[in-house]
Amino acid sequence: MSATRIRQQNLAAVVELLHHGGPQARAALTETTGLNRSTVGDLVAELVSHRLAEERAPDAARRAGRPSPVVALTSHAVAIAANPEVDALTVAAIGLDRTILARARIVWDAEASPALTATLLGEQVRSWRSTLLAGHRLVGAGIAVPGLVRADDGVVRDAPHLRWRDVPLAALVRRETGLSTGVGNDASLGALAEHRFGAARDADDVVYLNGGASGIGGGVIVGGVPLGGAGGYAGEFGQNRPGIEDAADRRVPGGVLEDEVNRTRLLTALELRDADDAELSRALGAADAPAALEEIERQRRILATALANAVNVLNPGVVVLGGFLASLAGRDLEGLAEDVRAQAMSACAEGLELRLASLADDRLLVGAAELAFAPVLADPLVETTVA
Amino acid sequence: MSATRIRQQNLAAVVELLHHGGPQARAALTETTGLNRSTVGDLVAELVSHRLAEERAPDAARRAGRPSPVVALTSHAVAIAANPEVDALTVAAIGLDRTILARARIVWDAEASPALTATLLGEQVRSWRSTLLAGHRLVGAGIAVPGLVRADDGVVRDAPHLRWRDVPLAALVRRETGLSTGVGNDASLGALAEHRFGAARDADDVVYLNGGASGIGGGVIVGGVPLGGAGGYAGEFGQNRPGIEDAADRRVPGGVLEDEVNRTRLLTALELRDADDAELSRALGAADAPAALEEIERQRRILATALANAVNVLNPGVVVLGGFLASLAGRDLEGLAEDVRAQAMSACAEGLELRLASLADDRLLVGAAELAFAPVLADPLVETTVA
DNA sequence: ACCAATAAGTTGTGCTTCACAACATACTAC
DNA sequence: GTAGTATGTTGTGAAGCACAACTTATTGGT
Repeated sequence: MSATRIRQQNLAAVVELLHHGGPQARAALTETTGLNRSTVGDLVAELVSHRLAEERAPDAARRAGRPSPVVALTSHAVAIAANPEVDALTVAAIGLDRTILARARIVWDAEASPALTATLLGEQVRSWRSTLLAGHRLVGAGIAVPGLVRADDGVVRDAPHLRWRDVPLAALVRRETGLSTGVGNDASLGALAEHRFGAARDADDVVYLNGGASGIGGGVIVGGVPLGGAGGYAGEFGQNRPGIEDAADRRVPGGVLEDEVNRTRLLTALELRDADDAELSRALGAADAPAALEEIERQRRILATALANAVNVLNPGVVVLGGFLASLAGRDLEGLAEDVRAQAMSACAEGLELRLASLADDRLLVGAAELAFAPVLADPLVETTVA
Repeated sequence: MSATRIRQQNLAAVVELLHHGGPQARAALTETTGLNRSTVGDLVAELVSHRLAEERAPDAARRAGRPSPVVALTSHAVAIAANPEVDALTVAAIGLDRTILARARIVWDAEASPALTATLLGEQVRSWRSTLLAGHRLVGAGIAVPGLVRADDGVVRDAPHLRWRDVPLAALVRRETGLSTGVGNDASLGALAEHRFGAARDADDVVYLNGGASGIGGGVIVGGVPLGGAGGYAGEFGQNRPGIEDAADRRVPGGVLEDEVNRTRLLTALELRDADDAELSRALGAADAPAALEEIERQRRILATALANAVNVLNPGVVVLGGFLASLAGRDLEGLAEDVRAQAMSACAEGLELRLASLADDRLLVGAAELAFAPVLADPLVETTVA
């Protein structure tokens, strides 16, 4: 810890507070950082001079005393966020103030190859650079991939849905875009997004489970920090084997959670062919056929055990459910919470809250952008653009 | 981050390196901290002046250049570590250099009440203070309790073995000893000890499972930091419900891991009455009766599934097994590791190592002492003694 | 309309701590 | 014995923050 790093840390603390907590009075920053007024004033001035922040007229204060100017981050620093899926590549440009400056959905018919992904991203970035993003500063790219990702070098180990294996995606994208690029698992980035800006904003220990068409993904926040693990693969709840008390509840011998708690099975039981999550939620709410109700209850039983296992080990304050798991739980969220508490250690389940995910479609892009913003949040004055 | 805290952090970094890594050359400290030679020299001098460290003659170096003095922590700063069990209270005085200066085992016949525990601890501390520990500085007490402990205020929520419920143990001990006191779950502190000084010294992501007479306890290290969770109750693997593929393997309907993987069942199958872990290990190695072998294999199957679940979620680099689980696994550690890998996601299990716990009897006391040393490691010049 | 109270911005000084450079020291190897 | 090397030691300088004194802007009471 050298004398120069102290500045870096303090600037980072201010930027992080603004990024997480949104615009706020300079006096509030003084309060929460514990730094001196004069120091905070200086820090903010430096951020303003680098166009990372702005000072605005004070809010209509109802307090005595001199009003404190409101400090807000700008959208000058921009991250490129991307999310490749089977049918399309979604790209967005997101400012440090979390405004979405641009967004594109590029549908692909042919196979979604990593090279194509990188090329399309490169083109999109070039196009935006000269138009919408002229004058902005691109700080990096973040990509949310539905699959296993090695955190340190951004290699996609296995994304079955996309049929990618051992793809050095970060390197490919860096070459095409000239941006320093981070790659992460989609569910882990969803967890990060829900923690920072969504349903679990107030909790520092969070378990997030997302039910997708292809399986169940998860992410964990521990003490406010994303849980990575030794290789960065942590959070694979979908491959767990939870206890199934009644053998008749088992559908797949030797199967895992996502074989049993499964979107397709749910659709079949509801006699639906194709449905998005909103339709599925409606159908679940309206279901009354005995076979459908039985399947719903079966999946809820197994999910409750899986959640209880997670709660015993991680003792989260909040569990967030997204995708079809939100639909499944939404029928009776408190009832599911009770089932979880009944199977978890009482102390671990004390004060546990189950919540539905709240960030809708932007979740993955917001999470991916966080990946790109990480260096800026750690050291706001770094120059990150690579090429 | 103020100018005064920077000193604190640098001193803490040096003390932590020495505490973790043992005595080492001052030049090594310079290297790993990245600080300037002159700064490190100054930091060490300050630690020496506070009697926290000593400088010794350089090791017989076989390198060119001026030899660098070896810096070592002293035993001047001392923690009181305690571990109440059904039959006895174990107490030790442990130096910051991890030497065990004193140790006592106080057997109790009557019920082990929290008040008695505090009183006995107070007496022991007073007695040692005037004799063995004269001239030393007591920095605090740490207590490893077999049960659920609320981390922030040191209240024992439930220790079934001791029949303690909602006991404000930290407060009681603080009153009797005059020491600032931390309380933790025994398995969590065991995990911490194995991570810092034992079998998982080299790993930053660790799962530790300990098999005791009364159940299975666990602790998790994530990114080098103990996993606490929202209430500090994390790591209760024993209450999990792992999948049991063959219904015939289930012994307790609706039961949990520690009902199925269980020391008593193992002893029964081996036709042993009473045995310590060493005897149990021997018996397990020698077992050849079909019924015994079948029970051993049954428990190993269920344990493997439970470990695979943990590996999927936490992606640890090392899993450490202690107590009777070490005995159970020790028969064929690599075989068990294979079974775990077969059920976990391949990437999560990549490079996973299963190891046996290595700190023997001192593990819990060492872990408890770490609890007491935490304030010193965070701020070496702090004055911690309370009364 | 004015004045006290309050809260926060602004400015200048001083202290702490570290980095750096120049020099001194102790050891290896030839 | 001398060259080479790595490290300790000492003194100077700069960065960054705290603090105090002062200034500014608002509320609320008279």
